[in-house]
Amino acid sequence: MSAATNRGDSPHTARRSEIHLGLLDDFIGFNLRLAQDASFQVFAQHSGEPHMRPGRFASLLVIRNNPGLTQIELSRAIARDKSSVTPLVQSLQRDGLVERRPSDLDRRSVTLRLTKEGEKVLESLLAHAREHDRKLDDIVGIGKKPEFLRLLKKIVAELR
Amino acid sequence: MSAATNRGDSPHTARRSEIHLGLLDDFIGFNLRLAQDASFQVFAQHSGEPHMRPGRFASLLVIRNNPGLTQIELSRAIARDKSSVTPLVQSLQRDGLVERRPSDLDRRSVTLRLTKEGEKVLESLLAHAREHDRKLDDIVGIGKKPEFLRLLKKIVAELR
DNA sequence: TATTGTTATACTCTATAACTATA
DNA sequence: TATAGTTATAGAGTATAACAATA
Repeated sequence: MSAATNRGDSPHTARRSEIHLGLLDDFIGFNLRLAQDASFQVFAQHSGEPHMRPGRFASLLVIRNNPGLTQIELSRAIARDKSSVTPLVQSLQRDGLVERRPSDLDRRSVTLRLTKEGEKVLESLLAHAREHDRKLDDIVGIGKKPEFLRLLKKIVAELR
Repeated sequence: MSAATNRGDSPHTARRSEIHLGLLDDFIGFNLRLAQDASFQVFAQHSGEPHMRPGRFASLLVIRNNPGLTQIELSRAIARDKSSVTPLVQSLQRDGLVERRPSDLDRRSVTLRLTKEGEKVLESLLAHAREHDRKLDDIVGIGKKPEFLRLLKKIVAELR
């Protein structure tokens, strides 16, 4: 592929209908990014949650699956610094989705649990996620899904 | 898979070695996100560019492939508001990677081109991208790549 | 000495709105 | 009236460093 694609235009112009991405088009990494962007955009649009952010959803889920975990543990699970977790957890608490209790074993620590409301909101988010993922299943095709998932997981596991 | 996985722990504790993600584990959307995160992290770490950001790389590439395009066109190509493009382009210009010329046809417009230095930096980024993508090729397997790419593109095309 | 969580602070990325200069 | 680009401003999201309480 040539480096430049629009040299034929008049010198300082920019009239064109299409923008070209060039060789990135066949890169796995780049297409991974495009697919993930599209997937999240569509998911967030239909999630119903006005505050919906990837970090919030992931946190609710990790807390539900690991009730009583500490902020430090949460910060490791979602790969964020503890100082980033503080405002995130406070915001979830303000919205009544997460309860914070001092740990019995280590008085430095706070333990985290979902409230009833938090369970409900997470369940509704998961319902949207399931619905959204059904769309993805349809696009990928049920026969191809296991292999597709296997490759995605392999990328995460082996890319170091 | 059960909703909560660590109920057996003592009441307010959080001693656990592993954090569980639950049902998201088999969601295409979620695994897409993990794979893309891992891919970008590794790519950025080895890119050599201290200022490396996804937006910068994409902009350099779009400008090289469409020399003379305007900022508005660039903003559409990378899906950002024109007010976000202004500081981005200025930063690329400050680093000597992009040249800005007034348009001959429309005196409101600025046209963009890579400088020699910009071409060099982009070429080096592309070399890293190619090398990085070879790792991904190896992980996915050369036989599986076409189908894998096809599915990623299909997701972008059909997810609306 | 080391760790948990908070705070102060700062930097990046993004957008909206108001502005200018053109069209 | 509409569009290209800049500026002012603001809101997320993130991190580093310093700190208090506790281990």
